[in-house]
Amino acid sequence: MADPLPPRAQEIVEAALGLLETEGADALSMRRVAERVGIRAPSIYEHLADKRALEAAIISRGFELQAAAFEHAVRDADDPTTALARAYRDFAAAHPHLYRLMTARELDRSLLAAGVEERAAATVVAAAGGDGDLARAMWAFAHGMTILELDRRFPPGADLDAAWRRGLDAFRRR
Amino acid sequence: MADPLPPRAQEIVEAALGLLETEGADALSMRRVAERVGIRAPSIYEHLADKRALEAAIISRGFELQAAAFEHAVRDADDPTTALARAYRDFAAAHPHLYRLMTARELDRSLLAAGVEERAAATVVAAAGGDGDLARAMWAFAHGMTILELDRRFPPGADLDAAWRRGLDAFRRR
DNA sequence: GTCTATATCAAGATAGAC
DNA sequence: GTCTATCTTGATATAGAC
Repeated sequence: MADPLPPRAQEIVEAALGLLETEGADALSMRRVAERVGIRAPSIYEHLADKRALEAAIISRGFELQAAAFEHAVRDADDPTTALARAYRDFAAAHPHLYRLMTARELDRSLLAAGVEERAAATVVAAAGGDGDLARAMWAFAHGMTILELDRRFPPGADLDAAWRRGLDAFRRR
Repeated sequence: MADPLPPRAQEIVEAALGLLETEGADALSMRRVAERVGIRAPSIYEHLADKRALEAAIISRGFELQAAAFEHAVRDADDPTTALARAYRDFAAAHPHLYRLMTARELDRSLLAAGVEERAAATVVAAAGGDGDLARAMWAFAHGMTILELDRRFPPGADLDAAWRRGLDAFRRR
């Protein structure tokens, strides 16, 4: 796991996250990130090893944001599964480019900040009653719905609220 | 929808598919494809408009292969849902790079060969008893399990057979 | 900590000859 | 139908000065 970042590196990561969220992953070049910070691209390498380290830092920040959203959603919820599914969908809708960066590729966990992925996953496992197999099945359903919607893979007229309900009903009724 | 391709264009697409399957999407450059065909990169443009057209032709071919696998799987199956899930998983395991190219990005359907996507989808809808909402929920689950496994996003020790069973049980028991 | 200058590389695509 | 030659672009990353 990567160590916590010094303040200046954090500033760069925040700028990169802002750029990602507004313009998408294609815009996430070292030049564009530097431009946002107000420095030149080579200066970034004084604070972060390379682009993979920068991306990993953004992803780590994403897991923190996601974990906070999940934890807030299940707090005082009558039905944790429904609340969590709503929070999952809302997070992806609010941060589509970040969600894609976090999930739609292989992940080198050794570059992530310690514990961030586990913290986000813990809420899902808890909602599944501690059953890891069920938690992974539910995650797969939620991720599938989410990423297929983001990529506009469903037919134009499809009722995605209905599809979400169908899936959640199925998982609840076991 | 794109028209059917002339024979020479088909040869190029086959070569590109072979390259994709053996070396992955990063290797899929116009130069490398041309090398496989035994020509130079600029000559490809005599047969295919640009790289997007080439990729769309590969994806169209992928849908044909997938549809054939799905149709074969449900033929004479006692339980179409289980048979289809098995075929879905097997197709992705046998063609991981192709599966990723087909599913893990936005898709410009106007570049696809006519009807190929619909044909692959039809088997899934049939297995869901004609219920489109249910079919999309099941597809999302299957895609989520598949792409998360391909991207090695599940924890190392996770029992993915068990997770698949959990999800399929949930969808059957409605 | 930041700069300029540059190395290195590889990609998609076009012009024009044969 | 294919070729050579080239354009254009943009990326990550390093060297060395200030």
